Amino acid sequence: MTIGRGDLEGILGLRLRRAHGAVQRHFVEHFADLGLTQKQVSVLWLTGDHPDLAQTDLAQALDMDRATTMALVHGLEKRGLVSRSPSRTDGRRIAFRLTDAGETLLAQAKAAILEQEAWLKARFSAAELATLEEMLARIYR
Amino acid sequence: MTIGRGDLEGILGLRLRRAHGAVQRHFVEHFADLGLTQKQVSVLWLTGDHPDLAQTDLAQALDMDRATTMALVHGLEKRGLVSRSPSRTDGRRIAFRLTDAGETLLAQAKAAILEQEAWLKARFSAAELATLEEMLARIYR
DNA sequence: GATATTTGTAAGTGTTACATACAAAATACT
DNA sequence: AGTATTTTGTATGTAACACTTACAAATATC
Repeated sequence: MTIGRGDLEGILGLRLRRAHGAVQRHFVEHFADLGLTQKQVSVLWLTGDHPDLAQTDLAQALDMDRATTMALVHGLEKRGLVSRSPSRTDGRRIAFRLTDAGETLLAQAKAAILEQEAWLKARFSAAELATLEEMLARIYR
Repeated sequence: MTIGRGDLEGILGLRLRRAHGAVQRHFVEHFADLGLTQKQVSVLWLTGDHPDLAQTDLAQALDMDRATTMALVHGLEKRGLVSRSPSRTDGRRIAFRLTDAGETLLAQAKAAILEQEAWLKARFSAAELATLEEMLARIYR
């Protein structure tokens, strides 16, 4: 039995969720051997670009809760990809840095992300892509 | 410390995830009293539109796993929103229907969804909306 | 009638996400 | 200087969602 989706077709939120799900699924299927999720890659990526980042910075940059952020970072630390050391200027902060292993894995992860981006963006012309990106930003900004 | 997102800005997958997250958050914040998630509403909606739907149909229509689907349906059944009864023509299938309570709640849920859609779509002109919807469909279809 | 497929069930795992409460450090204020 | 507030990190608990795997029952296929 094949069913249509009726009014549900017009629900933009659902389309967004399905598109997001499709991308998520593609990543899991194709890059499982990395042992990283998209979120984890984002954290590594930002940490690599901005050494001495702390909890709150990451949370803000990725639109996440502080608690959620820590769960991610702890996982990465436990795997030896990220190291943490207290800031000298602010005793409350604990700055994150990539370990050598983290750097190495990040390089692979970036390659994986770029591959996925190629897969994803192949559907669109350059002009369409610019439009889409701008429209998506309107939603979360 | 405010940080930029560097190369991460160009990652379409991330934009998609953040847009999805923003919509998700808005729903949770504004319609918590409903006691339903967006996914649950989707299930109710489809069940209302297509009585005698079964597990596999739902899973396919919403791009979900069979197991995931059942977790959702079981939750709704436990709350008395959905009833299930074995199909007469195929002893394996168990068809879903909305209960009266389910119908009532679905009506409210639809209203909530439409409110959210208005909030979401206010960012776009009609032409932009059509473009965006079509582009999103390209991703998951 | 034997075999394969479809459907539903059950149990377990993992990721993401949030709320909440607490302690320590820094900052603001008086 | 001393108190109050804010910021930061930590710990715990809850929840939604998604997947895997294994199993049983009904149906379909040969």
